[in-house]
Amino acid sequence: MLEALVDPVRRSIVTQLDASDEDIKCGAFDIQVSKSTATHHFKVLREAGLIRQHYVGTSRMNTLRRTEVDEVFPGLLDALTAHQAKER
Amino acid sequence: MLEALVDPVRRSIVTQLDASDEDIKCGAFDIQVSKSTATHHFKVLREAGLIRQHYVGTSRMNTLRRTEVDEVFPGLLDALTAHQAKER
DNA sequence: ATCGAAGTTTGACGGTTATCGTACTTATGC
DNA sequence: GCATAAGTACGATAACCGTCAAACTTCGAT
Repeated sequence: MLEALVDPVRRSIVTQLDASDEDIKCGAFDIQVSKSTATHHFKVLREAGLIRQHYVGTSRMNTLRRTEVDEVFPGLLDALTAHQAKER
Repeated sequence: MLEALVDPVRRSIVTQLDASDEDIKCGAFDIQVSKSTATHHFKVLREAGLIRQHYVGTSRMNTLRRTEVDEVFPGLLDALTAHQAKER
């Protein structure tokens, strides 16, 4: 899980999800990588238990598993987003 | 800093330091890598700002920079050690 | 039925990084 | 002084990981 959060692209995905109050589809994230690379990152995040995905038509929606993550790693997401916010 | 904490050996070093109330010299850690590899990890941790080092004779003592780390990344170390403790 | 939009899969490439052994430095103890 | 102990420096090697392009699948719209 920590390993999933090391990559800056994946961190960006997580913080964008955390900042939004709605699910976000894969193609709608603000990331500068190719589609195939994006797919790879979503897979890593999913297998790490950080996000959940479900299809809506051809789009795959992403949900942050906030409470579940907080359960196994209390404080981590807060620490991350707090640090991210401070850097802006 | 997050990147420094990805490696399992370095995480182990950090948690061992956090669990101890005294500084620990490089050779006294419970890690299964060669001396030269250990030196490498200590260097990474030092440059990431996670530890501080000072010599005592021929031994190099390691100190966790607890408060400084908490300052730039509140909650991270707590989350780490809490999670580690839960896994034991 | 056909076309396009959204993702996935696969294979390849490149860079970073963890690892080790060996040789070196420095300090302590005899 | 000399030997030993504790780290460091330096290559070299191997594995991992992020990246992309290309070919493919699937769903929806026209």
